[in-house]
Amino acid sequence: MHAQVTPLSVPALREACSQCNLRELCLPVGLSPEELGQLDELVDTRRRVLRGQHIYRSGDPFEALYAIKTGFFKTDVLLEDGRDQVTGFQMAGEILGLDGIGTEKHACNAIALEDSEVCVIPFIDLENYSREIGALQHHFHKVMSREIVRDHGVMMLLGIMRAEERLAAFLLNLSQRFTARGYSPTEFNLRMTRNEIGSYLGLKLETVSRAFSRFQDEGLITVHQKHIQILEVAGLKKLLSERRN
Amino acid sequence: MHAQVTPLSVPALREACSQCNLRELCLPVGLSPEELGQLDELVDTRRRVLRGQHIYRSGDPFEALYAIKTGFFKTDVLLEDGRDQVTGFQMAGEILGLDGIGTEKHACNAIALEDSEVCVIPFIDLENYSREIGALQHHFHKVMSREIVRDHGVMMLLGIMRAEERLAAFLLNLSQRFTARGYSPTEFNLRMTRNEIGSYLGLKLETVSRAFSRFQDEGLITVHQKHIQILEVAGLKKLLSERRN
DNA sequence: GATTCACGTTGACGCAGATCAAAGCTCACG
DNA sequence: CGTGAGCTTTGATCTGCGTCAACGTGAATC
Repeated sequence: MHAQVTPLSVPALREACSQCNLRELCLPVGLSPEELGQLDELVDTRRRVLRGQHIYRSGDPFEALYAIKTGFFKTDVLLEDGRDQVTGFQMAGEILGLDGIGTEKHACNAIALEDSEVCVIPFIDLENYSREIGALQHHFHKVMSREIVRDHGVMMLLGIMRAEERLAAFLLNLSQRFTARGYSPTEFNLRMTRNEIGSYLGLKLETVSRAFSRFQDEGLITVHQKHIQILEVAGLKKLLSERRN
Repeated sequence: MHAQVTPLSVPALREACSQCNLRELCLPVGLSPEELGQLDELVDTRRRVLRGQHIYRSGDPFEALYAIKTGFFKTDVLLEDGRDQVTGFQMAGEILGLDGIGTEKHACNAIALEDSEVCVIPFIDLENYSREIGALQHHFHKVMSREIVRDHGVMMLLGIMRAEERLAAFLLNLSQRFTARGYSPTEFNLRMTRNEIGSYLGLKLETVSRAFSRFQDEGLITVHQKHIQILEVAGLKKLLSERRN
């Protein structure tokens, strides 16, 4: 079904989680060393996904979750009439595929925005292991819960914030996630287009572009194409809290 | 902390789930009769919640999930600046509190829109039981996953639909959920105000009111205050699919 | 049955962001 | 190194919904 996706050779996979430098961010959080060893068997393959390729598509049968080892993804949903919306951007250590559990079919498309690598976690195995390893079970529940809370945050974005607030919140969120991964909080490259940002934020690409320009004029950030430098974190945060009404 | 909430006497609780007529909608879905019997111990109390009362508030420590036995709720989130947004409306058989698992604190407020009754499910017990009962574990995962998918649907609403589409989608969603509970698909009373509908849909109450009036003028529905009758389901559905572009 | 209060409806007007249009920038490819 | 394609920026104009304001309505209370 996904012929374009290349599985890695099995030998490379032993000690998948226990040696992974993302284990403090990803599913293994909170496990003891022995439990971590058990988890190595949970990840049965890794897959390389080239930029533009799907890991799964809306409607595909759900079988596994995907932990992002390296790279950057977006998820989106298509309406019958052709309109679509980006529902999230995911980076290393985050889990893709949670949308498929409920109906046994994926409810969105997951697309690599750069060449990436994911760990395939067959869901049935995850459920089995989490019956044995309480810490895994609990952490998995936390991951799902946080996804729900994150979505509520996006609903707030879309429901009550104005364009510039949305973009400021978006940049601050990216900054924080890059920080957690050891990258610069203030300087990074966007992996997505203005159109994709707009789709995520419920705005048109022109509006996103104008907001970037406005932030730059005000000295809050510098923008060179996809390269963003945040000059005044506080200024962006102020945009979110200070509200005329 | 919630002094206003009245726990029911314990004797009333034995056989909580196994006798509940919501067991086909709620957490016990897919359990065998014996497993169902085990579940009866999971629900340790029920609570009456009067209209306007909270089951929990944002920031409260997370300890339990709440299965709605009767009644109707909303969840909302407040921003520091006073703006707030309704993140969902919940009815019998649905689970409240999933937002608290990730951080051990509730991330929103849950408020009864009519006098209601909820089953209290201590989360630690749920995790314990679901380690023993695979079907419970799996169904709980489905419940969480569906919540994520539902939220994505709301994101689509807020991100790309126009006012009348949002309201049509809202009415159709209510209709479908009432149907699943054995009520009329075409005639029901709204438990929430125009303001609350607007907050959920990212619209102002005036816009909601105008859209209701417009639907009525077009013969799609009749509106008498909170009483709604859907005259043309197909007409509402058409609003969603037919899109000028 | 008069009073009140929360909620809802309707109209007039304004504005944030959409839409339409044109031009610039960057990079891949022959 | 010239060409083209995709992405981005910027300007001009339009419009759906927000805002403000006034009035209507039904249910509760006395």
